[in-house]
Amino acid sequence: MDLDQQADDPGVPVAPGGAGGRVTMQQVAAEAGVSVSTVSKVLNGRYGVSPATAQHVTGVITRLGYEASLVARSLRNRRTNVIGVLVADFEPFSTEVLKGAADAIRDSGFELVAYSAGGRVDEHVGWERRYLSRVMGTLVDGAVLVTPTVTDVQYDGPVVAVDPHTGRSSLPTVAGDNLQGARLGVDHLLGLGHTRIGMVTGRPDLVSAQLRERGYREAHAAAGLPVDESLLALGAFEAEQAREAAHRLLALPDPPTAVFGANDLSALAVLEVAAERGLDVPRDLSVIGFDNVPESALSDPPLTTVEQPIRRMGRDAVALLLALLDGAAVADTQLTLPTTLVTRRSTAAPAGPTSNGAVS
Amino acid sequence: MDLDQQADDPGVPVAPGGAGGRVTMQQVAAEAGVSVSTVSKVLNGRYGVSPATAQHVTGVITRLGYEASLVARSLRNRRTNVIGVLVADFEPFSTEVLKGAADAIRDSGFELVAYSAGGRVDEHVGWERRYLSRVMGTLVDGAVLVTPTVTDVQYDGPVVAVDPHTGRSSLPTVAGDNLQGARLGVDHLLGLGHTRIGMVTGRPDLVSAQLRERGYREAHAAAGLPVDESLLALGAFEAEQAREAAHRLLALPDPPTAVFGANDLSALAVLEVAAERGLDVPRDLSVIGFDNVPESALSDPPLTTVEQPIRRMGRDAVALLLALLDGAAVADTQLTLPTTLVTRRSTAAPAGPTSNGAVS
DNA sequence: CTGTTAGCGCATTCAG
DNA sequence: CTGAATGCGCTAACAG
Repeated sequence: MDLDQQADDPGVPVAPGGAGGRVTMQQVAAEAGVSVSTVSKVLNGRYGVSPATAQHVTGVITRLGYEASLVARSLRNRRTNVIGVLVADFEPFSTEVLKGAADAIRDSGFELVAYSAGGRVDEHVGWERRYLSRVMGTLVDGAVLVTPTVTDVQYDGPVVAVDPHTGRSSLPTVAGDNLQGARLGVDHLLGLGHTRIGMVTGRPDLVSAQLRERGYREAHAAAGLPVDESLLALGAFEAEQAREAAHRLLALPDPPTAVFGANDLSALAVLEVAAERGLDVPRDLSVIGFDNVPESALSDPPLTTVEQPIRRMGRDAVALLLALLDGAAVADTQLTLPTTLVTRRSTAAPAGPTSNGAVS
Repeated sequence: MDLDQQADDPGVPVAPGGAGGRVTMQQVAAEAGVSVSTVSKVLNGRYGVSPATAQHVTGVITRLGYEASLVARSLRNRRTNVIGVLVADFEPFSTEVLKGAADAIRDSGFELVAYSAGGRVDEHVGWERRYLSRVMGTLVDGAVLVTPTVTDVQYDGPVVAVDPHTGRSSLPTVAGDNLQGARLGVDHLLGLGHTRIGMVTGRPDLVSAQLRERGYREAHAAAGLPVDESLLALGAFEAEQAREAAHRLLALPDPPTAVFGANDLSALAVLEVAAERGLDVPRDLSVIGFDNVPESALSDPPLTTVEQPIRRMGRDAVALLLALLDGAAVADTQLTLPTTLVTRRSTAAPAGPTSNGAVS
């Protein structure tokens, strides 16, 4: 029930009958019999307050459980001591970054705010710029952008991008080595003896996806193997599209014996589709992903994947941001973190003679 | 959907002279040659603006890439359309809740802000109340408290607690069934034939921990087995203490053949310690946890554990909160979600001659 | 239709 | 040492 539908009386504080609720500095001041500015001074430890009143006010503050509104304070101050992590949605990747950010923020004196408009991103491309405008300058001192798709945003404040999907970012950036990672993954498959390796590709407009596909091609070239273009299917980093792509690949007259998913989401979709089609992984089909999101270990079988040090990426991004806030000249840093292969149970050597009829 | 790289993209702002930074409404007004209130009206679609100026102002807004400051708007308005998730730290549990919250918030028109002071919580008990004061009323319309340790916080605003660690909360609450879950876990061990089952207990002041211990005891009682008090060691939901507890347990003259960790963190610690002591899990020792955080599948061997539907807890909490905001009379809802056993590879029948060949 | 005025809660001058 | 005034960016009354 919303009781305070009445107009706020500027002079009279909200009736304290209801216990709790948002206590304002006004109320503290009134209760303590001093002015708001005095309360403010006490709160911020400014000089110019007698020990007696200071102690009295402190007492009232704790008694009322008063805490300054982050918002009001942010609006007034230039510095807020809050760092923002801006994400399109809270999913496995971004939350992993968040954990890393939390690692880096600990004992830094900063607080962390993660902000998301609730996944309604596809509607508005350029969420990153809008989010930045909303929170930068007020609320947060600096921000980490997680997987932004538009990085030509020239923002003058301290902003760091993590795993930006587009290239030529003018922002300081922390990313995994996509090219090297894809090579690692496909080389693993090649090394196992696979020669017909399919790929569920990512969003064609994203540089990260392009690099992973390039790694796939380079690995083939290095092995002296031609790339069969019919073995590439668009998954677009998207569950449903990845599933369709997997179906297309596995329905081929001469289907691949292994599939490289452009990310774990895609690879997990391949795993599902393989199960639906009665294929045993890894006996009939090897599957490998990219990211090593925690969820990838939960699949059946657990997914072999290329790990990006996501958590560390978050940690490094915040560290970079803190340096930036500290005035360090690291504005054009482009960190590329190495990727590694995590071998679990979704990959194995191809069964039987190379192109022998598979069970369908 | 994101193929709109068409010709003139009104979404791309042109940075004004001073490089794009925080653009204020003042600047938009000046640039458009109108007053701030007119800009405000246009922005909020209020009536009373001629189509001509409205369009002009809209043009300037998009050209400058202006977006209203969340903070300033929050301060002015009673309603912000933002929901807060307040956490002590971003760790596996809270981030899982966050994913669930994001699920529930999608297409609700609300935005999500997750707030953490950076894990420096142990210093100040009662972070939940302080966080609430900081953000409620301004910045967020309602809040979800994740694993609060103090719930006697009588807050008059819409607040929902997830997995509160203390009992009798006056807040609407969503939690897993700790007692039933513990029974499930220990019964599993009992069923396997274990008779000396150790427990690394949680923080004694937390009801969730107390319930899990009670479940342990009840399971023993139901099986007609006495509880050996020397087999209980305090882990306090804390990595280092859990490790020490594990060492103590495993160094016993007659060590347990299985250990129940009060949460996954504790169980994972037991796994580590067992490895250090040269014990093979599950041959020499069975280990079971509680929570089923994603990380529990990554251990070696993957951890058998009692799952709480964490993500769903986040989803339900936000749904509850939205109902509350909508004026629904659900203020005293106490949701208890069922727990389930997730059998992975850290548990097996005891090796010894004790109760060989026990079939259940 | 438009601009002016008055705060939201707080921190900081600057008078008293 | 203290309190009244000012304004952060914005919205909602009310004048013009």
